Amino acid sequence: MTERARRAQIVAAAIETIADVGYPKASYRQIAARAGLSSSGLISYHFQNRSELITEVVRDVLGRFAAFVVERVDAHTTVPAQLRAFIGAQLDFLRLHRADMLTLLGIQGEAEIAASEATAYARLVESDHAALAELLREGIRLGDFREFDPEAMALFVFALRDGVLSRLRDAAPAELDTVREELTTMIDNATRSQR
Amino acid sequence: MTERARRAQIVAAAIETIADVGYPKASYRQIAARAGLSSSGLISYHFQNRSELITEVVRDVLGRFAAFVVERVDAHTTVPAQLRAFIGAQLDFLRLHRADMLTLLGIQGEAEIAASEATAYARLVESDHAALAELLREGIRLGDFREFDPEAMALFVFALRDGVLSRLRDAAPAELDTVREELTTMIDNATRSQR
Amino acid sequence: MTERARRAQIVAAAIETIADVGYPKASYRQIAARAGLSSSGLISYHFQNRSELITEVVRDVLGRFAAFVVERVDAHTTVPAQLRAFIGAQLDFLRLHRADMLTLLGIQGEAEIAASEATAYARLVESDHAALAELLREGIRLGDFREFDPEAMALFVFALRDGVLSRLRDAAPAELDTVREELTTMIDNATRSQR
Amino acid sequence: MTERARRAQIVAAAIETIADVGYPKASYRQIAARAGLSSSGLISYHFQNRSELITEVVRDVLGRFAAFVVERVDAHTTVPAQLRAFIGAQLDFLRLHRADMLTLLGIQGEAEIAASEATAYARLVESDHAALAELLREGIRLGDFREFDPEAMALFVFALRDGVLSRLRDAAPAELDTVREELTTMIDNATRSQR
DNA sequence: TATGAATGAGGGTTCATTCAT
DNA sequence: GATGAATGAACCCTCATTCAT
Repeated sequence: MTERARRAQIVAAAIETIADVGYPKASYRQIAARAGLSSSGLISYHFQNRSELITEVVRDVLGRFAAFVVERVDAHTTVPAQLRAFIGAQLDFLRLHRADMLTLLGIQGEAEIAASEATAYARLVESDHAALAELLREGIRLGDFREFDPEAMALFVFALRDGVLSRLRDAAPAELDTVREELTTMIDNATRSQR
Repeated sequence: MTERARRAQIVAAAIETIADVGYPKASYRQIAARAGLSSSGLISYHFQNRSELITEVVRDVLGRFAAFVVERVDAHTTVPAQLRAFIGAQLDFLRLHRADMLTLLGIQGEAEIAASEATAYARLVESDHAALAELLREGIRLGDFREFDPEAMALFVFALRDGVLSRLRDAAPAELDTVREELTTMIDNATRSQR
Repeated sequence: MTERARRAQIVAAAIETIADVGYPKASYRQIAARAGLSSSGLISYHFQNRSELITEVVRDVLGRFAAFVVERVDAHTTVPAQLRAFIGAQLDFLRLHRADMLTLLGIQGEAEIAASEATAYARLVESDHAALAELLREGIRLGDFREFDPEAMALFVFALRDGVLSRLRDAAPAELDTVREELTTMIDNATRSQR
Repeated sequence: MTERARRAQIVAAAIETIADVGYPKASYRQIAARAGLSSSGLISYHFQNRSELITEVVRDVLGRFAAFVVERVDAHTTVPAQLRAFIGAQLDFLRLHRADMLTLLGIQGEAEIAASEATAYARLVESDHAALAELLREGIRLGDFREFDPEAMALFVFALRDGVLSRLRDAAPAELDTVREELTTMIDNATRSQR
């Protein structure tokens, strides 16, 4: 088995495990069992330490997440529509990739990640943030949005996403639909220019 | 040293520890060291088990938090002003009681806590949510707010709070001020009636 | 409260505790709670260490046990009748003083006791043994019993008692009656002279 | 070192330890030290928990014990001879496998073991009892034994065995021989038909 | 005498990681 | 690359005992 395939297999098993039993209980033993590995030592063989594995997990999940969102956003041309698509995509991702989402929420804010500012997580978060701020700035420039601080608003949008997802962890699809609608309207009101 | 004083001391040390190294790494040993105790066994002597200690920590922090917010909110009479005070108080609390806030964020959503549905934390979160939803409902009735789903909006406000605080964990006071301003405006726009 | 009374109270609580939860789980804390003491430290104050407490427990229980048996035996005059009374008394004691008996069985053979040959337990056991052997020797001399080794037979009688009691720990009164009958006959047969 | 060999080594060390210091004091640390292991964690690595280790210890000892007794009994054809062989085998086993025997006596009746009704120990004790009762019943039917309650007599035989072994824990070989002789005669007298 | 907080050793167990094969 | 036994630190917790009050 190739190194790359093995790593991918372990990362996938780690995601399943964290989603299932939570971050603190996702031990190497559990991950190895779920991956069908003969020994947890194999994980140590392929990853320098736990931190590297978790970083890889985050990179993997965030990659899928970002791709999903970008595809949705790029399907629209006006800035407000793109923002709406951005919001909606977050909630749809939760519905379609629940394990990914639970893993992300489970890891979020854990010391191992937050400690090192240079982690994939921090970098990805920041580039996401920058991209959204840029989009908002564009909307303001075009007169679609009112004059707000794009950095702060980007922060709010992500905060809303995280907070909502965190609280809707176990929500039924129907509830997700209601929230999706209300959230879109809410951000619309918060951002649109006051003619 | 009296039982009550010792418990308070341990709770305080636990808060510092969780704020500093995160919930999963806040072991008895670390807490005992920070409190200057001779042995981690002393913690077990004063608390039946880890769960009781954490519950106490949450009760303590949340008590201060709630008192702080309630005082700010009660200083106003109109609903929109109260909502604005509510939002502002969250960010001010972070500035003034950073360790408390970090501890709350660090514990939030941990399985051990969430498992017990009767924990102080879950109950307070629920009652907070209900109280805010009621406030919003009142604002809608009085015509101060537009017609939105108060449950969903309450969710958004808390989500914003959690998300913003989580991302501003290490923010400088100046940044907090900007965000405070922008956030207030943003929620104003999102809620006010469009006459 | 007088020293003597306090010790007696603690010993009584220890007996109850051991009978209830077993020797290994009978901690000072449990015993103190059952005695209504404010602190387990009080036990340490009145007894030099655990070993002394347990020794006292054994002495106390064995004292009652011996008195009970002696009274029954002394009510008879012929040796075979005395032996029968001796046997019967053991089983009756189990029925009437279950906690005492369970405590004795629970402690029996624990290292703390067996280690020191000079304990009350060992001495009491030995004097009991000597007394029974003497009785048997008398029976042989009088021609009531066949010619057996009185030391060995005394050993068997005690062994039977211990083993039977140990296995009848949870037996119903009815079963105790049957066993009592059979056991008396059995020892009759084993000891009586073959005319 | 292979898993199986390591487990066997640990079981052997546990037997030695229990025989030496008694069941309650036979900690992982002690066992590990006696086995020459680098850490008590290794025991946890090979056994799921203490219960599994003790179960294995009992299975191991009881296996040797049963094999030894059965071989002796099967060498005879008449029922009284088999009964005699059964009794004698117990005492010989003590002489030849002192640690095994002490371990068995030390564990016997411990709550942790008795709690699980499905333990090897409980099952073997039960089946042993049934087997002996059956043998006695056969002896009565053939007229070798007098008319007694076979269940009760089986109880007595086992009680005698346990009690005698318990009291002869530290006996010299010579004493064992005397007791062996006397015990055989005693049970002969207690069981044989009075023609 | 009595209290109850404190001590510190030790309990079984889990863990990420190492390493000989 | 893969295996799986081994390591040793750390986990929470219980215990008998001590000691200032």
